[in-house]
Amino acid sequence: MEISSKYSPSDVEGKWYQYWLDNKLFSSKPDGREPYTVVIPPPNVTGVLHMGHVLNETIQDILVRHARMEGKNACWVPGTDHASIATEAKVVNRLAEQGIKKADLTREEFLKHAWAWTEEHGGIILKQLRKLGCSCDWDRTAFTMDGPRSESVIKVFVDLYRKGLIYRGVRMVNWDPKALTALSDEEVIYKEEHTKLYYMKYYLADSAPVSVAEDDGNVVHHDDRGYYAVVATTRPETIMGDVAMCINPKDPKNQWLKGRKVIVPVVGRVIPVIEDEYVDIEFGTGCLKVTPAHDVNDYMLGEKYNLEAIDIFNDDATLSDRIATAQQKSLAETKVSNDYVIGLEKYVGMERFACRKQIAEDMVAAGLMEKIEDYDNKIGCSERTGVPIEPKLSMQWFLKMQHMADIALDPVMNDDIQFYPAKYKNTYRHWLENIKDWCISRQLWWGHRIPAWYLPTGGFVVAENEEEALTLAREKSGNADLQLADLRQDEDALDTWFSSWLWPISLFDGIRNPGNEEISYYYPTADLVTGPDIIFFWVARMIMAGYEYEKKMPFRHVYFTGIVRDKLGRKMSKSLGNSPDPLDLIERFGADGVRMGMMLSAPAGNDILFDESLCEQGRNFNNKIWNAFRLVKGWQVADGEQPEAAKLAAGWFAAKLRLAAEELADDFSKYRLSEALMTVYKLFWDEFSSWYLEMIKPAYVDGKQQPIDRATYDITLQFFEILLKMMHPFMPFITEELWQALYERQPGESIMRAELHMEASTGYDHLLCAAVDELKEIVTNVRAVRSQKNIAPKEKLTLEVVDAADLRPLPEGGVEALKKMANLEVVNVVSEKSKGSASFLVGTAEYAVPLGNLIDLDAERKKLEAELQRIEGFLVSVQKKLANERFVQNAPAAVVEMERKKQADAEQKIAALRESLAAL
RNA sequence: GGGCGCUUAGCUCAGCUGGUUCAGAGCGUCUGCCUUACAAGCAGAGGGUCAGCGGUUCGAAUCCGUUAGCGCCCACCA
Repeated sequence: MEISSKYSPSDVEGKWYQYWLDNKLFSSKPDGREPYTVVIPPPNVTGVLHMGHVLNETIQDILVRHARMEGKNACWVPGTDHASIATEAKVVNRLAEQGIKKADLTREEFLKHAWAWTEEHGGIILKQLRKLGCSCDWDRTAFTMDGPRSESVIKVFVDLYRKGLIYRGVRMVNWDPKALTALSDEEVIYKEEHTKLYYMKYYLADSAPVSVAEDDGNVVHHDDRGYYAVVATTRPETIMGDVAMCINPKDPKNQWLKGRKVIVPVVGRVIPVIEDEYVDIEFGTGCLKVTPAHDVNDYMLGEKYNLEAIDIFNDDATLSDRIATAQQKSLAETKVSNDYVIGLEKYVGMERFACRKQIAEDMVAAGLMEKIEDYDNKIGCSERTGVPIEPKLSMQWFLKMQHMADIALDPVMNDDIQFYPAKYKNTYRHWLENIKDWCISRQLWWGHRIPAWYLPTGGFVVAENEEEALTLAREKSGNADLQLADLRQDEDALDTWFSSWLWPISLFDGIRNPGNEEISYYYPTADLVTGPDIIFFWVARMIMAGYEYEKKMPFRHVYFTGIVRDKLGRKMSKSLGNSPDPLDLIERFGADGVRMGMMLSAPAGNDILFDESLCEQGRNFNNKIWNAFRLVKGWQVADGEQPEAAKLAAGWFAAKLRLAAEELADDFSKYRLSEALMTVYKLFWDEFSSWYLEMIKPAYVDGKQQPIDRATYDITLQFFEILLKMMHPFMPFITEELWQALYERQPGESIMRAELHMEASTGYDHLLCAAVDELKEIVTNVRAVRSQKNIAPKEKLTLEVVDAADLRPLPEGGVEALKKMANLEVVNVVSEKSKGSASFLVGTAEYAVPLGNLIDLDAERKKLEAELQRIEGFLVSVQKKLANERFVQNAPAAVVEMERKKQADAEQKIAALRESLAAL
């Protein structure tokens, strides 16, 4: 049957994936073998596969398949994340398209929509992972909001609360005015922006004299309305919440303001000037406006000096009507001239940035603005919605982090848990050493609802379920008649990461059933593969939870991948449209080709510049493997003597295989997967296809291909099988396809379960290896002669081996191999090479190809002279080194010996070259 | 503002504990080939002042210092 010369991935990939599923080859159960566990970083349940996933999941699959072939009980657990804020936003958007407002729905109604959406879009990404070839144990598929996981989350919340590690309180938090929820510090990203710095006039509130001596350093501002201080701010709208002005007591510029009162412009509120060394004397004018409700530092000052906090915003960051009320109240208390005041009613309901613009204009018009400058500022924005966050005082739940940091730092620093690359240890340590409490409550519905119930009489109880809550509430209130209906459960949900941090434990039910068989067997997991962008969100917190609940690390190694960028170095993103669709790539290049393309340039921790041409290279490699297989399986086999050349080739390739296997093991142990792939790539393409197969390939006689001898055929199939096994983790589909076709296989057998131990029979012979490498070099030289002289490959040549005293005889079969590979008529050993031949050196031995009248004497001479000059130069440098007494004395004996050998070799080569030149 | 990392061929990167002809690999480029496994291929070739400067050393791509450029992380200068 004719087999196509082109490999067609789409014909085989689906077939083998189904075969693997049908035969339960991905599934794992605890047994006596060493476990190898990987938990997938759960993608968003409603997400779709992008290039970042392709990178990440390919790496995991390579590691898992490799471990499985090492005979370990490999278990890769898949699952998805409910992605609280992201999913809720998507559902809200979809409802909006249908004209439904979230505010008009009850919690239950909304959740019904959210679950519908989850069922509709959920799991798509898991289906896509199958196309990639991922060998996950699908029976274990989990979801962060499924039953067991949810129960685990609640259990942990209650436990931590009872340990006193979770508390509830009013704090300044990061408020996302678009998502209408609090965020953790980690969810705030800072963006550089060009903004303005506004210098505003705060007039003295009284007419008491300002006494300032000349040259005492005071900087006093004065105009026809009176004396004033200047305050610089990037957020003029927040003056509506000003309750004090603060100066540094050591600031010579502002001594005159001590103990005075000033008028907040526009607002008309009279506020005190307080003193605190927090204020930077160098910044702006050294006068700081204090707005405790809208700035973290001002909040701290407010607490310290017992200042009122006036919240000027609604939750969506429009201006609240409180600003007007506060203004009326303060104006009633203190009579302030209308010169300084504008009614704040006009700003009520305005969006914050519109208000900023408006109020700045109004101040300029009213002469209350000293000046406006351009200013570059960093603005904290919501990681999810992108809008600038608003520091906001609110009641939230927090997890105390100091204890968590204490248990999580050492294991990483002393390498119980190893990071690849190790540089992230620093990042990790820095974060833990400066850790702050984790705000875990979100004003969202999609997520795990906080298990706290409020009593009608005030106070609350924390419980695993309603029954327990009721019991506790009755105890707490002393009211035995209390009913569930009297209790009100907290409306908030938990941060998504509060469930993901349990992932390696909750997947094996270690929270609900501590010490069960699964958790005891599979935990700690082996490797975690993830991006460095979630080192704090997820990696660090899993380590905390791991030590808190299992007293052990959750994983032994963390492999941090880079970011996938396009070839111009831009991050792949939807908005740029520079991200290819992985499924489309798989369609065009095959999953194996895409996996390989991804891995070809993916060193751990470095960003990878992805280019489709890499997938093309992967596809081409698949095709190469395919064709090598076609060649080998196309041979007729006959009993007969094994040619010496084939015997030589087999001995040599066995040695190469052994070397490559060692290299591969080393690469894997260091997580250098790109290097490992390159190792097998070169092994298969260069050594096996270009050299080994060419050396053993039976010749054509009279247009008829000769059969191959049994011994060579058998060993070649063995080599092929080992090669397939080495390549399988990277390219699972084609290797399975060919492995199945290589020999008769039993139903249910798979390369997946074939162990990658090097057969004991493959010997390892250094001398043989070196001898063949030398043969290869001779062949290359002859081919170069051909190429330079434009001699057709079909034309047979003669090779002369110029006899020399130390010339080592060619190995058994060497001559035969040379003749075949270089297409030689004959190999002669001569004492002097023929006139008119092209010569070259391999090692210190000289070879010549007689060319008759084809030889270009001038060119030949030039070539030899150039070579001679190079070696002479080299000799000089070696001699210089050896003449240096300090070198000979200080360098290790072996190094000196090496130099002596170099010298001797060079001298010998020079002699040979001189002879050749003379002969011309 | 603090910390970390990077700079090696046209591109993407290896190069470990300083020492082998150590200056490498893959891709791309150039030249010649449809040679009965493969043109998604075969054979051959060219290509680098290891970012600059200084130091340590018998010896530096490798260690130290410094300058420049780039990148990342952290931070409450309004």
